[in-house]
Amino acid sequence: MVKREPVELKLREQVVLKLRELILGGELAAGQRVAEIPISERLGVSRTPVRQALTVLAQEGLLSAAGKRGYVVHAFSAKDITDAIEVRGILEGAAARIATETGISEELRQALEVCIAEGEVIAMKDHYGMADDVRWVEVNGRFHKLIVEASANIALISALALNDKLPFASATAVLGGDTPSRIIARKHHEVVRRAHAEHKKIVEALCSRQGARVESLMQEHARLAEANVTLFRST
Amino acid sequence: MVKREPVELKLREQVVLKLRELILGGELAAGQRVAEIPISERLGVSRTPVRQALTVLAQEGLLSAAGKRGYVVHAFSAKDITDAIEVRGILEGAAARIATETGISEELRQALEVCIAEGEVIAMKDHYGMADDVRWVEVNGRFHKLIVEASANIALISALALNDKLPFASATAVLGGDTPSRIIARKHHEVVRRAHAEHKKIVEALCSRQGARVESLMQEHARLAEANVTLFRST
DNA sequence: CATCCGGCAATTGGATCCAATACTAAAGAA
DNA sequence: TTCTTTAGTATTGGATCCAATTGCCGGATG
Repeated sequence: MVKREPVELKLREQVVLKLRELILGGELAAGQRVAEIPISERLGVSRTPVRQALTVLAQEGLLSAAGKRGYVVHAFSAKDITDAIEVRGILEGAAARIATETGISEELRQALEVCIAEGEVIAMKDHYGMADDVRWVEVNGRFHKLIVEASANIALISALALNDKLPFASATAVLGGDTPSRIIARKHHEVVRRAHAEHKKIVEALCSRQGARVESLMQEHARLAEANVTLFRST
Repeated sequence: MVKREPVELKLREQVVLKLRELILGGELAAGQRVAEIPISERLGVSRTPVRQALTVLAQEGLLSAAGKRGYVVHAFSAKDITDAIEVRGILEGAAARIATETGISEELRQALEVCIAEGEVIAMKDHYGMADDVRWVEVNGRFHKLIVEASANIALISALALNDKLPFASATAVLGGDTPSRIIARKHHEVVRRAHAEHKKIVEALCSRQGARVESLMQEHARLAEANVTLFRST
């Protein structure tokens, strides 16, 4: 083990992060047994932080208890994924509605406009590449985060945080960006354009205090993630 | 430490349960520092399961990180509580709507009718006592659980499970039942009667596949919990 | 040949140990 | 008197250790 210089993150949190990565990246396949010792050896830490990480991931639902002994990587069905997406729509829709009801601050409005402007640039590109993809994920994530936090409802925010830990349900869920062929990129750009168009409508509804409208727009917007999933699955 | 005979629950889970009890029961006051050693001594276990329990409770939101060092009992504001109740309404409303859309099975309908019948008995009592309270809490919990699980949406179910860990947000949240004076009991009976009346409408809407109606009924129904909270607070 | 029993190995869970870090309090200087 | 520095202490977090349970494999027996 390396000498411990002032570490920012607790070791167990690093392990949680790393394991999430491994699971979502498919390196730990669904259904596969997850034992403490192999993981601890693989990551070069002792079993203690691994054990703690496993309980955290189990709470998040990424792992499930395998009988009395240890965990397995949770196998998510297609229904699980669409369910999670639906829930995200419900929660983000509610967040947007609540935000309109309490009122949109001027700072928030401006921050949203910035997202729109930056999204516009990406959406209108002639050539859509990797870098644009990364940029879009960032802008999109910021946009959603702004709205969710504008609800100022902690229970809502944490419910969404939990939901986002499930695979593919997150607004920022990326396609496995390993080998994005030209065709995939084009399709993806198309999804981005649609998402951006919806973002514009959402901001418009938000700022004109159309609570019911923004709620249903947001719910519908979540369903775009399903397009992402099928796009990914079909490769 | 007691000799370990075949224990059902892992020690860390027992600690989680016990700590939740202590926190919700107010024995660990909001804002109070929670250190590992005092807890482990109090419960007669080593620090290891306590540490794990603390991370679990922190994830649930009952504890919050105190700077770099340890945790404190999270202080919930009145707004936090109404927020959590609102979120519960949103989620349970969605669950009920989804359940109507997918269709109510005959078994489910019957199980709901049983809840209604048992609730009717309690609601119509001339004299409402402790035992009725306990009974109502059980019936009410069963009713809500049936509906939520009828949605068959895991993401929704787990979002609600998280929400229910927050104080007072749960459908089964009881008033601190220590010394329920006669007046409190009467007021409480009134709340129960209203809740029961709403249950009946909810079942009616569910069974006649009125999705939108059942959703808004359920949302409104959640707000009854606020009455409970104010009732409790005013004592 | 199938089944049941016993022992062995793998693995988990808790306790203890140790190092490192953050808080505290006391003492000294401005 | 107050601010700063420093030494001591409390407490956390990770590693290691140990006990106990489980699952498995092989052999014995009906």
